Amino acid sequence: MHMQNNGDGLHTSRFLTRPLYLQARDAIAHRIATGTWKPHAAIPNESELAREFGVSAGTIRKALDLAEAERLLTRRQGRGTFVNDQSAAEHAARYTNIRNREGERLSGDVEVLSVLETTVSEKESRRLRLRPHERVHRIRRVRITGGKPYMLEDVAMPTKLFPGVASHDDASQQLTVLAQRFCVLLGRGEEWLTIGPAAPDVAAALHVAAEPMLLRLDRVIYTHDGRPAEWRLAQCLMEDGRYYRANFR
Amino acid sequence: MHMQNNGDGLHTSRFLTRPLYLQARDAIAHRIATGTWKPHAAIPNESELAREFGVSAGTIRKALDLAEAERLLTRRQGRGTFVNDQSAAEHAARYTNIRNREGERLSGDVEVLSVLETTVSEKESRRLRLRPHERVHRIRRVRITGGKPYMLEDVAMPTKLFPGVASHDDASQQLTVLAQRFCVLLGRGEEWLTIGPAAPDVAAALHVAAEPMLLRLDRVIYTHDGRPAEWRLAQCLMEDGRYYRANFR
DNA sequence: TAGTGGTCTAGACCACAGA
DNA sequence: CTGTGGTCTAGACCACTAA
Repeated sequence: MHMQNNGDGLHTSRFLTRPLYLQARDAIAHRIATGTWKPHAAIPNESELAREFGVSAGTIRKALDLAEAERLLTRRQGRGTFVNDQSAAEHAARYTNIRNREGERLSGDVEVLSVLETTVSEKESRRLRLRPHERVHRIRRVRITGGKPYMLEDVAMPTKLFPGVASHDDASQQLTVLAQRFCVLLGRGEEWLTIGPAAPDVAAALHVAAEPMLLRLDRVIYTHDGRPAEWRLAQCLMEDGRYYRANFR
Repeated sequence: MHMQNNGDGLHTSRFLTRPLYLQARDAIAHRIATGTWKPHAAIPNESELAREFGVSAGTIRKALDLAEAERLLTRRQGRGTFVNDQSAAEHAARYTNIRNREGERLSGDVEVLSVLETTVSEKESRRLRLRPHERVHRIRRVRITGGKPYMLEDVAMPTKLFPGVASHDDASQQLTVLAQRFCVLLGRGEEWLTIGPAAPDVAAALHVAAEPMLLRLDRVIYTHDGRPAEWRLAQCLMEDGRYYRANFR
């Protein structure tokens, strides 16, 4: 069985192949991203997938375990394997680290101040690894809790990945929601935190008279396959027992 | 082959057992913690371990992969499996998230201001899940970089886990170094960040005249098996392009 | 060339969920 | 009861490392 390429694109040969379980994981990710398998749906069981992909059940299992670790799937013994809904609260909140004293994420509204589709700034091109002529959606919005603004967000997303985030309604959405709509699977993120005084326009947007110290959050979220999907510079009032919570292992 | 208990403590039976690969991982972790297998040493190969534990090579592989993910081991194809040295820079720095503009961790010295072995305060007992009468080592120290203090740390560690962290020399050590010495394997950590003004004694310890805004880092590190091992309240000057870096997936 | 971990297979039985 | 994922086995061959 040297060199064959079955109907599902898994490349089997003795030499120079990416491991089959990685190829299977990629195929699974592709079906989820493109909506072949929809959120909440049960996917075929292990032996069916093994037969379809022409590999053993053990190999499919390794691919499924990996996909579960990457938050694409949820497996439940005795029930089946299900596609995660990235717009569901538990997954949508995965990049949100501001919490109250009790450890709960803040609930509230979003007010969109401006939406723009334009060529990248110098900083956007560095953070999003884009060429100078490439384009982004640039959004400014305020997050509000308990009737009071607490965080100003300046967001940039490559137009290439999200063609047509035109409306204010889109601009207020969580990234995970847009990503699911535009067939983008999200992966890891990275955030740089520091503190600094609010610039006058920031203080105004947050409805505070003085120019208080803010927590500044500079964050990039990457796609499942490692391309930058969003850069966000957030400036956050930290009064009222608010915390940024980080976990590590 | 119902109910047997081989010489290495792995409990094999048809009913009610923890999975063998978890039992094997625990046995491996125990040997590393207690120094049966020393840092940098190569451990026996898969088939030897499989024979010794009386399980298949696949089961041992799963245990080893898990232990590697938990940073206990490093596996290298063609060479072998090696015990991680938790006092080596790469592992010792894993809980250190303050960086400079270039993303490098800050290098510098530590000055120990006080060391005390005493009964827990109310806050210590909450964070470290200790009873009111239990005891801790309480350390205050300052971190210095480029000749200037930048972070004040108030550390508490259960005496139970670290019996005899007496000297100032011990008190200046990284937690990972002490943990290795006291046969404690470390696991996940959790940190709560906020901002606040420096109290007078804090400003004094950091050698600043005014009372600047600081980043406050409230961190608990747990052992590999989930017991709190250290509570640290740090207060950090964030000037000179310093950042707290968080990663998430 | 010998020995290691990495991938893959084909099969068994178990634990769990739901009809 | 049936079907699912979870665990475990015994074996094969591959890729890499070092002597």
